[in-house]
Amino acid sequence: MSEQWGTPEGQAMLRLLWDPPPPPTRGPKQRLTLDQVVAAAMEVAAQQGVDELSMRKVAQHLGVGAMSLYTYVPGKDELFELMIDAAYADRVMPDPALPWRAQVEFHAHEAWRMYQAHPWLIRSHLWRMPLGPHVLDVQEDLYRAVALTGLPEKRVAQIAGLVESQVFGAARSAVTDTSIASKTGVTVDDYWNSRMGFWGTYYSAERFPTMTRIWGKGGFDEEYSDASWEFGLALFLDGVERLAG
Amino acid sequence: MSEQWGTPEGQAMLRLLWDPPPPPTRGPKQRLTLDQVVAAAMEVAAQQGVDELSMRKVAQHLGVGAMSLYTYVPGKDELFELMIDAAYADRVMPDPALPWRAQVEFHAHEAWRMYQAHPWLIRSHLWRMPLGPHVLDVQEDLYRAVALTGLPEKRVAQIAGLVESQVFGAARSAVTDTSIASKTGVTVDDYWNSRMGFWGTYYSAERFPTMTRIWGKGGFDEEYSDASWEFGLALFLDGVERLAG
DNA sequence: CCTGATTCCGTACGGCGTACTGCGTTCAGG
DNA sequence: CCTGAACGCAGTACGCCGTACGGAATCAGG
Repeated sequence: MSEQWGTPEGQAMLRLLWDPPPPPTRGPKQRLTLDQVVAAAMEVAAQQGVDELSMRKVAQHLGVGAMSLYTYVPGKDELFELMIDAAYADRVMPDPALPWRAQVEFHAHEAWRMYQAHPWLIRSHLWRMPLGPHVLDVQEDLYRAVALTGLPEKRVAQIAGLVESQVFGAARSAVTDTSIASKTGVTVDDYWNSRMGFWGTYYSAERFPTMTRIWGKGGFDEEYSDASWEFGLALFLDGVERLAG
Repeated sequence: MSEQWGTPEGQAMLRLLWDPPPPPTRGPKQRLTLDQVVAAAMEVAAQQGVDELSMRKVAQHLGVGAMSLYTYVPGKDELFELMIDAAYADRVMPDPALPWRAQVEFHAHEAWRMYQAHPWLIRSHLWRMPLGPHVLDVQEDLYRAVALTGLPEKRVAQIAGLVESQVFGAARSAVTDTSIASKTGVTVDDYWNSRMGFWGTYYSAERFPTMTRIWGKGGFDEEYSDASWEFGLALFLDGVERLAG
């Protein structure tokens, strides 16, 4: 039975994600709710950066002792999974009457928006994705949109994964800089300034001719703006369109 | 002068990357070299995972006190930057006589290989890229290859960035699972088994019809194998080819 | 040989996640 | 209503982490 139902910890996590248990009747009333704990964690992550997220700080934010959080959540990893699913809850789904390409692009934009709103999600993708209801709803809808191409199932799964990958990759670049800046107080300009000696001392136009030329033409000015990943996605979807015929 | 030469810390980091200082004449001989320290850190990261990488463990690996490392390296972040540049040192460059597309694909495969060999590099992309010689040599060569298309400089920078993004995105998915497995001892199968209760309890084919269909056809069996990202890159490069005319 | 520079490293501080424990509250069963 | 079980809460503590500091050992130049 344990074999078909999974481990107790896995069970507990799924319950938390799908079916948060009502407060038990016995004992003192809970001062908080699970949602409050998750919301507080998201606030701390938003204000101080994911590296500064700690159980103690979340507890302090709630005016509660650190260990009290453990009555709501088994541990920090589990809390983080709940944060991820909560972030996906805000995702808006595309109008299913639109052509498939418009729907896929809509999903991509929503994902981009989500990463901007919750930069710590970038880190989350180095975890296994939680099997949360909101995460799965979004996945399902993206698969549905891609499946409208009529391509075989394996291709659909591949394409959906690649769309996610591309937005993630672009978001990573864009978000990393700003989140490092807000966290450490060192902006991109500060960083380059701090390493200014590089250009005079070690950089040579002979060793890096192409970069020098691109730099001269301003090619590095806005490498990872919206325009960039939209351009990449467009080329990719052109290819998909041709495949779908 | 400080303005045009950057901060002292930035200076020190650049020196370490480009021009490791010879051991000073005064004082006791150094027991280690900078390269040994970096190599030891890479070994620890390879064996125990990047989350388990700590100064104390690196020092222990070298049979040395923890604080001794700080005579070679200003801190952990700087050591990590050196690890990144060292990983890029292994990158092989494509034959510049090949057509541009073959060269770009070669770079993509090399990047993929590098991520497999050094999974902790995935984490590194949440830093700012270090201005190391090997990192820059690889970047330059990729830009050079893309520039062979004859496209305008801005496009070249965009395309090179997108190629990197795509390989990174694919590698992230592939590497995350295996590195989590080796680190925690929980394989992907274990993970799914631990959450097995999900399928009977919360999953419903009505709520997730597309995923159910794809699953039934085996569409999730090898979502992120080499074949998948090569397929995505191919579609993207088809588009670039058409642009380049 | 002496001196000053430099390496090495023990100790310590403040942070982390969380196991354990004891206390006080609350409600169900009598 | 009374009481004991169940439970929320939080203080303390343990073993990690990065690293600041200072003392001891070691060496080259004078």
